[in-house]
Amino acid sequence: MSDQRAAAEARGRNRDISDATVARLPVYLRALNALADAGQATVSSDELAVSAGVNSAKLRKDLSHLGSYGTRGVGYDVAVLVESISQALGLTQRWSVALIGVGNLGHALAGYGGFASRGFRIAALLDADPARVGEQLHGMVVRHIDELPEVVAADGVSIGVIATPASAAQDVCDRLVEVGVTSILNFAPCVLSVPDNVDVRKVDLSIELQILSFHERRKAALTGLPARMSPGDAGDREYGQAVGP
Amino acid sequence: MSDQRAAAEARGRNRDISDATVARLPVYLRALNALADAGQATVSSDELAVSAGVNSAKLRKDLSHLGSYGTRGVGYDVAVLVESISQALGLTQRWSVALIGVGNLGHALAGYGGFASRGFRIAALLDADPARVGEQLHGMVVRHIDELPEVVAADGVSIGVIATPASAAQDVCDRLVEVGVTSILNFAPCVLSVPDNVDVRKVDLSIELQILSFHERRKAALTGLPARMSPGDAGDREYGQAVGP
DNA sequence: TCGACTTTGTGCCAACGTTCACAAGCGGCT
DNA sequence: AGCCGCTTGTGAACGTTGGCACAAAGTCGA
Repeated sequence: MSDQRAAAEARGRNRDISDATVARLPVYLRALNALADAGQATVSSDELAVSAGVNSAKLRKDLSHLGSYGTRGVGYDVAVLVESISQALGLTQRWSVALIGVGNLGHALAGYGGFASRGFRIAALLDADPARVGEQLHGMVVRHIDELPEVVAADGVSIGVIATPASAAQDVCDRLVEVGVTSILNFAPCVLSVPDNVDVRKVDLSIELQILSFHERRKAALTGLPARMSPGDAGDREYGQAVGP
Repeated sequence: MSDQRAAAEARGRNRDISDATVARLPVYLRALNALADAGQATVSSDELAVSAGVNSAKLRKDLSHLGSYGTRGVGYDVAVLVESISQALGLTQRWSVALIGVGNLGHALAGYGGFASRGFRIAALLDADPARVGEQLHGMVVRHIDELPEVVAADGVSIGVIATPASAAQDVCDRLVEVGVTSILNFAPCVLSVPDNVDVRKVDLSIELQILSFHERRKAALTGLPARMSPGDAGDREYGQAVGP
């Protein structure tokens, strides 16, 4: 059997892993790496489940989808499991990422160490603002968004990170799709429309806070008197929202 | 009926709104604000659903939980709906937020305009590093984490944002819980353990990329030849992960 | 070798979320 | 006033996810 066939078959197994499971695998992986660093060779589903903050039956079911088997009566081999999850997530190869928008958030993302350590390489920083082009940032030079096709072709970029204002996000997204990028991580507070073959994941800071606000309000209601809310506060402020970050 | 009774009743209605619905309400709200800015007075569930990127039946069911009724044959009044969702999410009051950790990401969050525009006020910036304390940042002075109790008491902080390295996150989290903060937004790549009455939401940038990586890999498998992956790449890199951002 | 103990893998079911499809209700037109 | 077309609100079907509980399968000690 050729390497290529073997690789294709291993990938084929991934097709029946549910989204919910996929979202948890990186959490397991992080916990496993911590265990490996601590020198632990094997781990039970119960122990790992506690580290990852999930139910142990769910954990076992998730892992069973990988085809990576544990040993009954013993548990899972930490190294084998790390390898297995990394394989499933595609972390055994390096991915090149293009980051578009080097404003406030873009700066922070460019310097975020958690990317490189997991096999994601920021191949380019891009921005539409000519004043920003040429700027040096974490050892990289900011290039103009118009150079996107060359950048993507040269570095084999398949993931784009959008950290622009919402007003520019759809245009940037279209350009990314145009040049063949099929995975997009969107930090702009807006809905992106893309073809079916393109995956978009959204990270929206203000939505997270609004969700917390909902629960906070609910808790205040339960304890009787609304905490930290003066009665006149309700209903007398305007609801205007800026469209960009 | 007193104002307080009315408020309590309105809040009481929130208890049977599912998490999935709550997570979508901010998206609807954003779309509605855009419509309001464009001068549109009413909107149909179909139109709003397209703007928000969801199924229209789901949208209607979500809105029905609010008790805010549309008009059959016409649609929803944009202003009424904005008011209704804002009320449900607790956005009619201002929330004070404490941001802990003014590193790379903390800087970006401190300057993020999307918070203030939705009623979230950053009441304080805190850090454990004495070298950072005193630093001026977006018009605020960074204070030491030990001042947390005073800050929370003085400003009525009920939401904490953790933007520290993972190694410090649990300790910071414990301190927040200690002084009565009951909602936490965690950017550190780790699992936090908190009492039942505390809500935690997690934003993990590298997990998002790993999920994209999974799907990217799957797509590459479907198209036959794995794109942008040299055969020798698989399996010959180490899986070490830095624990902090 | 055998039995006791531990832990995995999974069948089953309940809870939850999504989508379809349509009756009920409302405005506008004649 | 009465009819027509449009849109909401929701009952019911469907698919997905989560969790219990237990048989299967392994280790370890005697």
